[in-house]
Amino acid sequence: MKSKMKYKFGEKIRAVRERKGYTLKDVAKKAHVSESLISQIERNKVSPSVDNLLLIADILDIDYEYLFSNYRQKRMVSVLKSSERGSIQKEKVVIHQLSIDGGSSKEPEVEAFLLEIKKNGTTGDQEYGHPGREFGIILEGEAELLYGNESYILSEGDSLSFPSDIPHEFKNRGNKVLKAIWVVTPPRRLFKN
Amino acid sequence: MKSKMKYKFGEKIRAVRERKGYTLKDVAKKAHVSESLISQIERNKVSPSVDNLLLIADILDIDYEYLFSNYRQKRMVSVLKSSERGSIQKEKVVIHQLSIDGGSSKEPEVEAFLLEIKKNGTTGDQEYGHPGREFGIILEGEAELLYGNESYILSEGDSLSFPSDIPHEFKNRGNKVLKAIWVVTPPRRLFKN
DNA sequence: ATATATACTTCAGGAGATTAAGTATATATG
DNA sequence: CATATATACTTAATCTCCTGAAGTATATAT
Repeated sequence: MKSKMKYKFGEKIRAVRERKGYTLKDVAKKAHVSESLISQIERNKVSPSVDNLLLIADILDIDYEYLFSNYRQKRMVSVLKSSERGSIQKEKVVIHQLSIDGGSSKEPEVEAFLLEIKKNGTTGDQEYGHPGREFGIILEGEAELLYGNESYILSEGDSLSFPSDIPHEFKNRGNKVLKAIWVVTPPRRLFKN
Repeated sequence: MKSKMKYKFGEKIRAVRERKGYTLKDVAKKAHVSESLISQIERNKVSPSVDNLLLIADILDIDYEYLFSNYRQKRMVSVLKSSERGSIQKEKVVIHQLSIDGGSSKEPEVEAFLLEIKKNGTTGDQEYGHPGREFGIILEGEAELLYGNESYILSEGDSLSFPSDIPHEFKNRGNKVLKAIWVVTPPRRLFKN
């Protein structure tokens, strides 16, 4: 009688394996682990190490996102009215909040802002790299993205997307105000609400 | 000399923990595991069990998606010029592509669209639920989101965010064209490019 | 100098994951 | 029918994760 285990995905792995017509041995061989380990994992007898789980997921072509999908349960719509949104004012930059945490304690997977950058303004002196991914679209104005040692010029209507883990800086290089929508995943939680 | 470990996320956990000002002891106590385990995980000395990893990720409010992100990642900026973007035309709906896959074979974690919905138009007859999360902001017009059996009314400037796994439908309920930016994670790959 | 406190690391031993060998059941084959 | 082969599950030994206590490091106080 153990079952201290909390997150069970054994059934999912088994289902996929069987649908693909693999045997325990097949998977075990490819993953360089024992047949019995696969058996126990599929029956939720053990909580495998992350290494082994990813290995097995890889072999069966299972997105781990799917394995954990019943673990992340956030089923709320969070609406933020334009009149209620917060903003952070800096010298040349205004960041308007566009997303809020859902009601539950769980966090949303995206966070969005409306960026307004005045002439010669910038989001930060080569902001430190951080995890995740960013997406942006230029609503008005001319922008330059400095990314590592590369530079990208963007005009109205252009959109872009990149991993955030390389230092980056977003600048207004035109004469009018630069407006852009910015979406970050995972959330950085600039607004606590 | 062990180091059979393949996927290292220790640094990420440590970085987040420190940014949040938690000590090893704080996290250990909340997760009901030992301080030394946290220390070893953060220094990649062990590959923790899935149970423990999820527990710790929860406490630090880290999306596991992020922990595994260099496992499925790419590091390219992909820019899409407004003149080059594709669009899907339906009777009352136009979907303009705002993001593209990076050069590498790995997929980006977000996909973005500019939605234009004509009077009385809708994105789909209660579109089937699918995994992930969506974020939207209304640029122009009046909208209604049907979500499960709930309904949300949205006006210009309002933004919203919700998990996609419940059937949902997005409708124009005003007299002019509804324009909205829509971000989906993970990508649905409407545009193949 | 010594004490006290906080944050983290190391190490030996115990708990739990993983292996190798053995059991069980089914289907085939001569 | 015997026995051979294939798949999945169990058991006992082994290895890795994990714990608890002791140790290092740095800071602040007395």
